[in-house]
Amino acid sequence: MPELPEVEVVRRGLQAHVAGKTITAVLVHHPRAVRRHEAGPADLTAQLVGRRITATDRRGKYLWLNLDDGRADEPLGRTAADMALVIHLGMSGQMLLGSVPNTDHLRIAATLDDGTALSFVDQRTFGGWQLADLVDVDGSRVPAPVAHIARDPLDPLFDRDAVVTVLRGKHSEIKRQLLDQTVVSGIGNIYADEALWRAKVNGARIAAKLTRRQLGELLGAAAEVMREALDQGGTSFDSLYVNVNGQSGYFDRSLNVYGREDQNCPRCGSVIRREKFMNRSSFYCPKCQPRPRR
DNA sequence: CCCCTCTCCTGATCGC
DNA sequence: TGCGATCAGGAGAGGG
Repeated sequence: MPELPEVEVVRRGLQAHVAGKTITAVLVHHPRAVRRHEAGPADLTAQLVGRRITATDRRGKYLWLNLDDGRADEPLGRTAADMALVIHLGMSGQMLLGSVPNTDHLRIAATLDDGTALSFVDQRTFGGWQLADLVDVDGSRVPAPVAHIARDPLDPLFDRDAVVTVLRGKHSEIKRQLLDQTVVSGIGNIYADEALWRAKVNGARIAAKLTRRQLGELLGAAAEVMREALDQGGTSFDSLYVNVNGQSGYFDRSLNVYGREDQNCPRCGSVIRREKFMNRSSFYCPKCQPRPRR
């Protein structure tokens, strides 16, 4: 379940191993993995081959590789990176370096000019690659498909007070808003529950009915839990989420409520509950995070 | 515009 | 042993 910390771990791995290299071959094994590239698999392949990866970037759960035209006589980074390969991992996507032993879920295979193999593996095929133009949005250059995605809490330009103001106007449950990537990005079901627990807020409460202070603390908790997860290499419950070398993170050992139904709250000892919410599970402490009156 | 529900997908697991 | 139901959930389409 890659959320911001897991995607950032992957981005760092790609930055270290593929930046500066040129794409020499791309093979699309499953068309669904490139369905968001409207011009189709052949166009994606034709446009990628020969391009050089100048840098890696990320916003929320979106990851992208900036590309130039691959002209070797121009210094890296000097040519305008006018296009980007946008990568979304969806539920189960993996960006792996090297050959892939089990090819069952290999969706896209790329080769770089130093012989490095770059594989996109995705069991549930919610993720995918697409090539896009870069656009200027609010002082940052992002791929067009990412233009509507809000800044994430680890973005140096993240404006917590501005997001609090947005949330104060939302007559909707706060957890729903934490998961809305156009309000604040990078937060998925796991970190939403963890942030709500840290801030002692029940996810069913109406966002507009929380105080500015509560909302500010909640966003602070989200940033804190994701930064801690990043420091531990991300969260993983199974082998689906891995870094570019196929290894899992350790943050699942540090989760306080997510997945801990019927266990004790680490803070007050109450029994953690699980409820259906938005066709998903929500975990919370009934004492630390009392439900709102209906 | 705002808010919310549904849908896409595959593999693990459970009950019968 | 098999088989259908359920669960996991990011994000966008579409409905009210």
